[in-house]
Amino acid sequence: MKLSLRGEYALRALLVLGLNYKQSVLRIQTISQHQNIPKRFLEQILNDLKSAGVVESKRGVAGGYRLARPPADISLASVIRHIEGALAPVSCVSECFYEKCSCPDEARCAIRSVMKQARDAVVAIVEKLTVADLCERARELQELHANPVDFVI
Amino acid sequence: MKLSLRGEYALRALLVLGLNYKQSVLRIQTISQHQNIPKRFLEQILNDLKSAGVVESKRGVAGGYRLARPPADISLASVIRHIEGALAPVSCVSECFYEKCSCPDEARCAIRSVMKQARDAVVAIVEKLTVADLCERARELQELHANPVDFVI
DNA sequence: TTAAATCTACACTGAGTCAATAGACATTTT
DNA sequence: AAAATGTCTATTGACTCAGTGTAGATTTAA
Repeated sequence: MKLSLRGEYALRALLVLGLNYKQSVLRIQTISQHQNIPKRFLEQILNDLKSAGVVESKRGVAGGYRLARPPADISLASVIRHIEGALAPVSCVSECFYEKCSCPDEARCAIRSVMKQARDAVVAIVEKLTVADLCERARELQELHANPVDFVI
Repeated sequence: MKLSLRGEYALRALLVLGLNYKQSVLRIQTISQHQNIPKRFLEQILNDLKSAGVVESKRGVAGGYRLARPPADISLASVIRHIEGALAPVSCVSECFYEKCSCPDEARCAIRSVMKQARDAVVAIVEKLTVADLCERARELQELHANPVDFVI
């Protein structure tokens, strides 16, 4: 898995929307400023996430975006797959985006077997984590920084 | 981590060279035919691996390539890093190719923390595995296919 | 010493992707 | 009606990828 800026921005935007869940919509500009993302680019990305059913929008003067589903129902894997495509390092080990590769015998390919291992490790992580986990982790990191515990005796 | 064709070809070539270790050099064409890799492209890749000290070459009519070091001393991580660059999904969690990202606070970035987890998982796999392991695995897969065990009673 | 087979080096290209940017338009509230 | 927002489509410039082209350099064998 390799994240492009597009994918990174998508996750950052979802994190902000997750922290704002159950409240009113957030304007693109607000997210853009808060997360340091080019506004017009973020427009495209949020639109894309809308077509995936991850977020929903309200138009007009008091418009903006909010999550379309509870944060705990949005897995990072589903988001990344929608924005970036395959999670696997090579497409011949991808479950959702499989493509045949040019090696002489896929079934006996040692490299494929290694790559499958790598894929499974990554998928295990991002399939389990949701936007809710992301929010929780963000709050923890915030706490940690606000009240830094001194471990030196 | 995402492998381009270049990286995949490099690993496939190293596997063949590993299986041929301690014997004479292998011609590009031999590897190219065996692994179904465009010959001219493979030339570039092997040259690149030579500059990394992974393989060495012999010129002239009976020339070709062989591994420059024992297969067990060549980790997949080092090869992939040389051909592809960072193993991490985003460069702000890369150890060898770190780059600052645009997020407001890297130390408190929840996404970064997730990405670091994914990076560590992948690195643990490819850092441990070597070309020797790849060869062993290839031989196992060969055996398995030659004498398929029937588990149905 | 010549010919053939190989590696070496560098440049080039066509297709595609990435990260935006542009501009026109639709919708909603005040 | 005006202003603030989201929607949609197209375009751009830089870059990467995967491969080709061409011209050599080196070595061995005849």
